Amino acid sequence: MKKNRRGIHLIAELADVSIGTVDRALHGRAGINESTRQRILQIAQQIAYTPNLAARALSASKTGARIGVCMPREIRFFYDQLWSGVLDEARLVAQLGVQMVYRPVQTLGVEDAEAFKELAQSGVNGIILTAGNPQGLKPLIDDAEEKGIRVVCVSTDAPESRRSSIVCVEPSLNGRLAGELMGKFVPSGSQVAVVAGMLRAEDHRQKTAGFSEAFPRHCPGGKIAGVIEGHEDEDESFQKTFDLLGRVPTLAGLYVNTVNCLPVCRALGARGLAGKIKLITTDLFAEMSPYFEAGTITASIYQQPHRQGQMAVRLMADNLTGRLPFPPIVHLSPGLVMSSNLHLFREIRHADLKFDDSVLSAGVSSKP
Amino acid sequence: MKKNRRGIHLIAELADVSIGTVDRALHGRAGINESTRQRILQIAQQIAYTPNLAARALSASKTGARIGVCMPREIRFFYDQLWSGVLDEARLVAQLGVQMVYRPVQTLGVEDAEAFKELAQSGVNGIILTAGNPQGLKPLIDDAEEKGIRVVCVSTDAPESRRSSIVCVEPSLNGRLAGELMGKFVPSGSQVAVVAGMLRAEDHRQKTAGFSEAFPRHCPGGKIAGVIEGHEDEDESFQKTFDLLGRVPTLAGLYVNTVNCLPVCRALGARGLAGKIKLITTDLFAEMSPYFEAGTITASIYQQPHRQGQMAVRLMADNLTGRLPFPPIVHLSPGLVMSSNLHLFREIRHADLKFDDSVLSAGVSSKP
DNA sequence: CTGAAAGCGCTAACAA
DNA sequence: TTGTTAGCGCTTTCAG
Repeated sequence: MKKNRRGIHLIAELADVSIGTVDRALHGRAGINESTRQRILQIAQQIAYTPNLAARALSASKTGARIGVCMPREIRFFYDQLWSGVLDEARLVAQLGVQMVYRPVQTLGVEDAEAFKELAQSGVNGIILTAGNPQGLKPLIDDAEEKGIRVVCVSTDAPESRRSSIVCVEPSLNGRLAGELMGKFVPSGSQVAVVAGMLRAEDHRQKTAGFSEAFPRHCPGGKIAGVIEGHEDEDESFQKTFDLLGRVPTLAGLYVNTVNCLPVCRALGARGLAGKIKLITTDLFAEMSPYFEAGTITASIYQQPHRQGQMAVRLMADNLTGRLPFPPIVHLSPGLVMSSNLHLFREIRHADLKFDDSVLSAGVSSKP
Repeated sequence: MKKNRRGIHLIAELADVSIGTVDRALHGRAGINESTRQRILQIAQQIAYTPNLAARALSASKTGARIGVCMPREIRFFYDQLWSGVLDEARLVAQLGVQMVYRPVQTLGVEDAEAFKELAQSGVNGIILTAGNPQGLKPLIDDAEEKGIRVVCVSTDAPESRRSSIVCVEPSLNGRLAGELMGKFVPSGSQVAVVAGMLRAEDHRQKTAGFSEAFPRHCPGGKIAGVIEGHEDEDESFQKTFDLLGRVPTLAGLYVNTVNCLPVCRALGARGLAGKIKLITTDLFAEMSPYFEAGTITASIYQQPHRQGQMAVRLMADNLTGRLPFPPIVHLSPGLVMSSNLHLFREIRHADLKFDDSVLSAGVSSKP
């Protein structure tokens, strides 16, 4: 009474060996006689063997990877989207038996060391991290990697550390692209200026540097008339911009490399220069929409937060469950937002998306 | 020593029943006390239970969902990337027990009706399709949907049909974005022209229309000096562009809305106008790279083929396995390629990526 | 009404 | 070098 075998069992029966041997043959594993391997491969070929992927996934899912996530909740504009990308992808990989552990911190760089340490000790296999203060985090990251906990940075890097990978839009590229665009938007010999948050922040420094390098290359005779620091303060940003506009009446363009662009828009309005001076901003949120429509903002460099979140989870899950190696770096290309395509961005489409706390409580309560 | 249970076993443990009972509760099967069912559902809710689809597929041994794919292999530039997006995502969903069936056609719109019909009869649950000739495909699509086979169009739509969803970059948006950009690149009152493939093609018509509508809005006094049809022929494109450049010496910009931009670049070179006239192209492939670096191409509108492929598979898999409803339309925002970010695009990074036939026959994992 | 147990096809650890 | 076996999480059948 022969059973109706399938897959490797069928091959095993035909080759008169055990399924273990068949497995070794098919996967080129060590410890098998070359001649029997050939015989088995032959047979596999003949019956056009295809592995049952569901079975493979099921069997391999023994590992039951757990991924910890440590990212800020503020500023909502950007991090809401980053979280939502993470959660979206988590929904998918959850079906592969991957579990997520969320440890949000309130603000970028604040108390993230504690959160990270907690995660590292909670028995996760990998951690996705927005590295607010790289120096402080570096030893912890190195420590985790030492113990076999893979760390993937997202959006903000800890370049000196031994993290397995980084997913981000290179800040300097953000600046260079803005510079190239600006160089094409304004006439030769134009003067332009940069509005940064705080130049102490590595991110803003690099964006500014990238812009300063690229703009003159693309605008013959073009010059950077000044760099303002708004320190993420509404009034300070407005006032400094307003003053600059008075001081440099020939200004042709403005590049804002922090998310905090509304005061700049208002200053342009107050001077009656909205639409006259080319304004390139960074990131995107609903309140910017009217300024696009009015022509105040010419373009914005979009950093794809949702996608960054997705990719970080995907990378981690692929590595943990499928043993795919980490790419050392994933540099996304920034997107371009202009009035034509504005409506397609999720930030504009569901402006009132709320950060849903319920998703963040993952643990199973042990109450019966 | 409690075991590390998962899934229905976990629920069974928490509810102090057997997995059989849990199964009955979860599936609304008969033969279970209503109160225990409620208790079980309650617990399932609390631990946010999601069934392991691989296990389900394996157990039921009914192959999970099967997704058919019917897309062209030519022109490589674009469709290589589309395929690669599909294959990438297929790798993931394979682990959920989803199987793929590939039926590539050689050229867009040629013999796709046959391929589609074949797929529809092969017992797939969904078909991903690049609808080359919408009219011919419409009845087949409607028929498939009638039978419960969901159809998702990708890149090229069959808008009149009953397909469940479409993933694409709207052609008219492509044109509008190009028009807006061009309007900012050239001075007021400039004359610009459009190089299309063939205006009979809906795609090219819409791109041209979008451009023609947007450009004057963003360039006061700007005018479209002409629209050329290159019919995807190298010589014709070159000659017509060359002639145009002679005829309209004041031309300030050129928008190429077909992938076939190299002849245009050459014509600009031949007239000594490379870099003088702003050139906005469509799509991206390795041979364009030097023209970016030389400044001949100012920018290209990128249609994200890889992402389109990914999203189509993702949508289909989400629907088939998780019963998530299809969004009727997924309009991606086109990307912008300029010299600054050129290097980040996969088309440039692995220029010599080959369409690997082996992937089309699911295989045995290779030797180390 | 509920529990126990046998697989689905594959991987991996352990024996022989 | 090869065979055996214990699961992976779910469905299903057969006893209680």
